[in-house]
Amino acid sequence: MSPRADALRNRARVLAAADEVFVEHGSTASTEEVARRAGVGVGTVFRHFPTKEALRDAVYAERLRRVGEEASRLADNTDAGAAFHEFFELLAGTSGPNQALTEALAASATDDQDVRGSLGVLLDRAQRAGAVRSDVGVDEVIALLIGATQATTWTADVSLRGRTLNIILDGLRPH
Amino acid sequence: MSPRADALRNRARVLAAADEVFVEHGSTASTEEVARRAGVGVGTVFRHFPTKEALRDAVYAERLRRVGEEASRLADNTDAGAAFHEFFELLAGTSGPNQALTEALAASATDDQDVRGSLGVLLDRAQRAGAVRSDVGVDEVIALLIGATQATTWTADVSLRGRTLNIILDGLRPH
Amino acid sequence: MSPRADALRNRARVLAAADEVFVEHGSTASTEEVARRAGVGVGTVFRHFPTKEALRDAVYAERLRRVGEEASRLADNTDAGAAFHEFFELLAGTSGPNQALTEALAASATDDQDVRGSLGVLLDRAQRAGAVRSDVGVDEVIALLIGATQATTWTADVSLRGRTLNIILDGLRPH
Amino acid sequence: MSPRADALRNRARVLAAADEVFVEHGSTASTEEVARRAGVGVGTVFRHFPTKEALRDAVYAERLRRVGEEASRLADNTDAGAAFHEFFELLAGTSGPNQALTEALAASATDDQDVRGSLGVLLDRAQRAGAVRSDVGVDEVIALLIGATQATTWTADVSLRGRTLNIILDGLRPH
DNA sequence: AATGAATGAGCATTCATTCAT
DNA sequence: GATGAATGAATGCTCATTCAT
Repeated sequence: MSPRADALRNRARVLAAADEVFVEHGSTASTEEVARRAGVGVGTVFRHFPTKEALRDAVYAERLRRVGEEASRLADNTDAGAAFHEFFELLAGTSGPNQALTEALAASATDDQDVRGSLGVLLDRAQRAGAVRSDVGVDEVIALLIGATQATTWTADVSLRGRTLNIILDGLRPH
Repeated sequence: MSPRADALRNRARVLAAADEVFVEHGSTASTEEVARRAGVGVGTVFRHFPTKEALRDAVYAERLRRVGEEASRLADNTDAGAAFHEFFELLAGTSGPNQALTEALAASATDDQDVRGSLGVLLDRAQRAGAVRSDVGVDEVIALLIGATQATTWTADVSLRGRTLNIILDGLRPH
Repeated sequence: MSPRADALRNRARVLAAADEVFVEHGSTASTEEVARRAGVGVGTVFRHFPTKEALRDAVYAERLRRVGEEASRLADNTDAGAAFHEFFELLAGTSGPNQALTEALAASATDDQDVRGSLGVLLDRAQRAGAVRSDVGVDEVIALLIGATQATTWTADVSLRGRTLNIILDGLRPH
Repeated sequence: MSPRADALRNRARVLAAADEVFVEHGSTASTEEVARRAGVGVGTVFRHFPTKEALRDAVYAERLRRVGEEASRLADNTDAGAAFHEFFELLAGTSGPNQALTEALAASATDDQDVRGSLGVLLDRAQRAGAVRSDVGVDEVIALLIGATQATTWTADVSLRGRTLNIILDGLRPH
């Protein structure tokens, strides 16, 4: 394995560790903690991400990549409406790690054309299938994903989370 | 002016300054900054609020009080549906300071019976007037207010904010 | 009661409170705490004792006065040797409040002629009675009182305290 | 020099600086002051000793180590009685730095088996040689060392210190 | 490239002291 | 005189960032 490969592997380990740590303690967690989790020294973290902000951005970018991946994966589903709903539930649903994906949307989605593209396809197909009202665009969907995530994060009551999410999904249905 | 009055005035100034500073920099803003904004020494801030957490709680409690006030004020409106919608727009709407009110809901609404009461009245009247579906309770409304606030905070585009909010309100209408 | 009398009463209350608080928490205890215990405002404490140091000094002076009082009281005892030993046990013995008296000796005894006088009488009589070696003076006794107090403060084991004290008293006996 | 060696050297410098500063200003001296004296940043002090208490403990432990060292060194002396007396004079004697050793005894001697061991040997040999009465144990000796140190610390008069110390040593002699 | 020790600005909090009432 | 609110310097501790090895 070339040294370059080692460095890449380290970068990935740091990124993964940061993602975990940020999910658990928020992005105010110390860089030391991230380094410890990654099994590297702080210096290594800073070599790959020269700033705490750069690390945070990279984590968000990676999460965004996964959001796009999920969207693409679901786009193959035959039932376009179900795919759209599943996507919503996946991101805004009950489990912490997935909710973290939405944080990435809030932080930088507007600029990321890949994600906008994947989401656009999912939305477009759902609209053509008559499962989603036709007067909404990708931006509204992103805003609602963010909102739904926060709304469901607020409470520990899982059934309340489900009911809240359904209200938002109802709002997205054609009248 | 008795010392008591002076002290109360100072307490209020600190609280107001903290509210402002927290809106601008989040509640991690330094106590020094709050003191500076209030035009007092740090010691004074700590005399009135012995802990950073106590200050944060007090700011939220005050915001919550204002939320309750708004709800009560709107409860007098003859058009119960309009009152409910106006409340939603007020808290989740476009202006920063009002959005801060929702933060208070997210932080502590569950425990505050006054706010739950005022909100309950507003919701109940809107439901009786047929403006809001009958299968939602105060908790769903709070969750949605939080969600709507975050959804609209995300973007600077005011018209997008309006459209997003309307989708949520549509979800709350009787089918 | 004249205002002067009120002020004197307050001074005494503050002094008593400071003594108690210093015994319990050491003289690093806050002035606020002393004021609270005395049932007065901080301002009153500072009016009577313009400095923390002044308060500490006053507490020590008062303790010294009590040391002198004890010495005088014991000087009446017919058995001069017993009186001397009792004095030693009183100051260096097991109970906290009495040990605090010795702190005052450590802080300022050299200068206080009253205490030196009372102690001198006690010592002199014990020496004449053949209970204490004749080659020691007041200074040695003070130094040993301080030492004995610290030696016995160190341990919680009461019987050990007693044995340690006896060794010192043995050292003071004529050979 | 490996980083490890540098770090160790720094740890030692901090420890030495803390010892000095604590001798001069007591262990309430600020960590800043210790850092300044050591010629390092505060962060470095806290890296090596994560808490003020940890630093104090480390200083005491180091002093205790030196106490044990002295005891061991003196144990080789042929005249066991002289060795014991020399030890007493060393710890409770006239020079400040040595008196600081006793502070360590007061703070933690009970738990440190090494020191108790070395002291025990010294004491035992002195007792077998008939220089120290047989009814005292290590605890009494420690208590008396503490007492003697305080007794001699109290005064600046060196000859008085010597006389006071001798009285205590007389008390330790077989009757 | 990786390491982790060093740095020092920054933060929450305490407390002696002052002063308006 | 008495009160206690206000002040701000000082303290212990954290953490992003740098750099010698």
